[in-house]
Amino acid sequence: MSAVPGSVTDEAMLETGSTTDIVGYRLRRAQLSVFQRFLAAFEALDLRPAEYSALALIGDNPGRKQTEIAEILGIKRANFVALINGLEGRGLTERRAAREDRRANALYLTTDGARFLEKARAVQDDFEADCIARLGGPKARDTLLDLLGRLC
Amino acid sequence: MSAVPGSVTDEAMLETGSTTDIVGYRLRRAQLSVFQRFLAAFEALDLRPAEYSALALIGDNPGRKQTEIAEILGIKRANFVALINGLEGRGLTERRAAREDRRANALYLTTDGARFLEKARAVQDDFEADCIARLGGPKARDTLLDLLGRLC
DNA sequence: GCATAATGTTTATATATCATAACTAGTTTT
DNA sequence: AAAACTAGTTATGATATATAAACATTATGC
Repeated sequence: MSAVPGSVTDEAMLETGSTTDIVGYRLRRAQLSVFQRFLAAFEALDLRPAEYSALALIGDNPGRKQTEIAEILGIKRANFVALINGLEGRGLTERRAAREDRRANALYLTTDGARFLEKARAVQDDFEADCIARLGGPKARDTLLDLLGRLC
Repeated sequence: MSAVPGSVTDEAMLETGSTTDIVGYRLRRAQLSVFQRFLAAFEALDLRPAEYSALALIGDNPGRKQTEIAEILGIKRANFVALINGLEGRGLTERRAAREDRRANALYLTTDGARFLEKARAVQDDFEADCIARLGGPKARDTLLDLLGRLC
């Protein structure tokens, strides 16, 4: 496993184990790698990860307040404004005044937004299938989700 | 598992599964959570994750070129300059002209840097132990590292 | 040997992400 | 009704990441 001192290939290999075999480092590298592939997969739809998750969450929970959606996604409500402005500007979501609280915006998908989300979900399903294949099967994926959940 | 339609608690719970039970999302949340705890653990040492990994890698591989260290860490050379400037400014690392290539900077820890790295490694060991405890044991940690490695 | 290409480092710049504070408007508490 | 609180917004700063161009040095093709 370890490099033989003075071996011919010494020059080429670095001792990386103690630096890279730790949870934080590997988590960061894996997340960057997966997000990069996500971006590529969603390039045609021009959708970022956070935008996809916002759309999907609104689709499953129409009429929820901005702050509720933002909080679930771990996005500060201040930063969520620009995200929703973007989706609304593309005609995918709309803000309606909440009946019970005139300060609040209830979020809904537009008809276009619902259609768009269907396409996005199809892309995401393909993407997830690719992740599962890399991991070695659906069971490995479940294990990963479980372990990741414990870290939060 | 699923919310009972019309149940009294409906108002409080959102349908999140299809959005959050996917690899990319959980990976992002876990990474943010772990990095936040890392930052807290290293606050006393005033060290960021990327700085720690750079220090540790230089410690294990003294004399390597900037570009080599940066590439292993997945940091663009251009962005690595400021990081090393910071460490050098604190007297932890130094650039020496590489013998075989006068363009290159060979990176070394200073005496202070080596001492500092020892302290940082101790903090990191504690931090990793905390991660392992959250995950449920060393075996779970190994599984996680393996699965994360497959995603890159 | 010399022109050209490639490499190592640096600077400058643009964009995305994330956090905080302060403001407006509406709601709740007392 | 005054005070405290909440939902959304705006503004702003810090950090991260990517790219392009500049400069010095080294390697390569002829």
